[in-house]
Amino acid sequence: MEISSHQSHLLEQLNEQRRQDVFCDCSILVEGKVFKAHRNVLFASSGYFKMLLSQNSKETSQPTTATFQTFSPDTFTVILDFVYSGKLSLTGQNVIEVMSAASFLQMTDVISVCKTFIKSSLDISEKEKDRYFSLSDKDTGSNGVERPSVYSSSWQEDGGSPRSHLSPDHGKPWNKYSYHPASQRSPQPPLAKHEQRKDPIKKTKHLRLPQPSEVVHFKSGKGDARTSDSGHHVSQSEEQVQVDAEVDPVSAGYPYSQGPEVASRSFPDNLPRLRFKCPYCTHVVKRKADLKRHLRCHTGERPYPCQACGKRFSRLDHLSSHFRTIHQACKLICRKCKRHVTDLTGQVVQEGTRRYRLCNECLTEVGMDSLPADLETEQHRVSPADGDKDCRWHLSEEENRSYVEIVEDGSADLVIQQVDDSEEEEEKEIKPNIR
DNA sequence: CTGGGGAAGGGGCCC
DNA sequence: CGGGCCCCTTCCCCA
Repeated sequence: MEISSHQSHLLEQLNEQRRQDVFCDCSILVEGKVFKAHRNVLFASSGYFKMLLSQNSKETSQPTTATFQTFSPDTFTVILDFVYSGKLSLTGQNVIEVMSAASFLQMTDVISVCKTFIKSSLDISEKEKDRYFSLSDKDTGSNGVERPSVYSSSWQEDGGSPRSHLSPDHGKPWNKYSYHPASQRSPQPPLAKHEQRKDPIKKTKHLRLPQPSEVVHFKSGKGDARTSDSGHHVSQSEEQVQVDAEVDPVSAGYPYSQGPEVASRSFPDNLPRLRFKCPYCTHVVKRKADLKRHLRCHTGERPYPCQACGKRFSRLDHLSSHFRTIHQACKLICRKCKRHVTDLTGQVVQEGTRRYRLCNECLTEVGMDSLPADLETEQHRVSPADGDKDCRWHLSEEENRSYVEIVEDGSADLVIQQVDDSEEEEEKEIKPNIR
């Protein structure tokens, strides 16, 4: 006969003991903050602690101290709360770092939940895509506050991986930018670079992580022993195994994968600087911001639209570079003969939304011996530096048209498109560039 | 078919 | 932490 409440009751008791510092025989120091815990609980929950405490098991009479500088105290609080309650409080803000910490601590269940969380977010963004296009700007940005999503998830009986069911607020957009008519979106986060390049707009996916207010509690099933022994899953799906392998510190070449050093009865505190690991690949970066930037290559998020041609970029510096190269003709090189040109020896030519320079000789060859002098001044006036985030620097429709008309008058060989495709694209796609 | 050039895009890192 | 620069690789277009 089995009493179903026993395991949860036991866990609650352990958690209570932890809170009251009763029988705690392990101190974990995370960036100066001390967490008390029980060795046996940590041993059962984390492959990292299991390995560490195994090597340290001979001296059980002394309290163990662990020191971490690879994640924040808040992150470890989430981890530890999960260990003692089975509930994982994930938000869009912390999911990456929690996943990174779980990877470090070799807690595959937490990794799985984080992965599901991210994937669910991706699914939500897919479903919200069409709805988003029907929303007015007033609807999308009126209050800026999104109601929390209600997630509930339970472990699959046969798989051990969490399955989330969500009932998000369908009346709200998941994001205010970067939605594309991407009917070909793939459910798999990592995008092949080749695919992105072929048709960036169509291939782009969007990962929308819930906002901080959307605290999501993933709760493992009561009585599920897998939670406490995450390293022995045998029925994970193929995909799950792959993801776990990717984030497994050992198999993925994680910088801390050399195994914990247990000298002086202490956890390693001389950890390398590389702290943030991509949940989708083996890439590790030093800075959170770099990880955030890197993640865009997986999510396909392109928050920076070129206001001149509508092309979208994942990075502002790429947008700036694109704008300078394509629309500002900043390169002082004649496009035809490749010679260096200056304002005296050449002119800026506009072709559609593109601009480039031609030397005077080449200008004569193509029949453009005179060009409007105000092109240069306009070029300097319209600059990303004027406020690219707000997209104030973009060429307005009137400006574009005037340039086109002027250039058309001066050239017979250069076919200048009267209307560039950015007009349609801007209407359909370009949303306020909110970050 | 192939090689070169241009543009895009990713990573490292400085400010 | 964002912005921006530099360097490098990859991809695409075109001769």
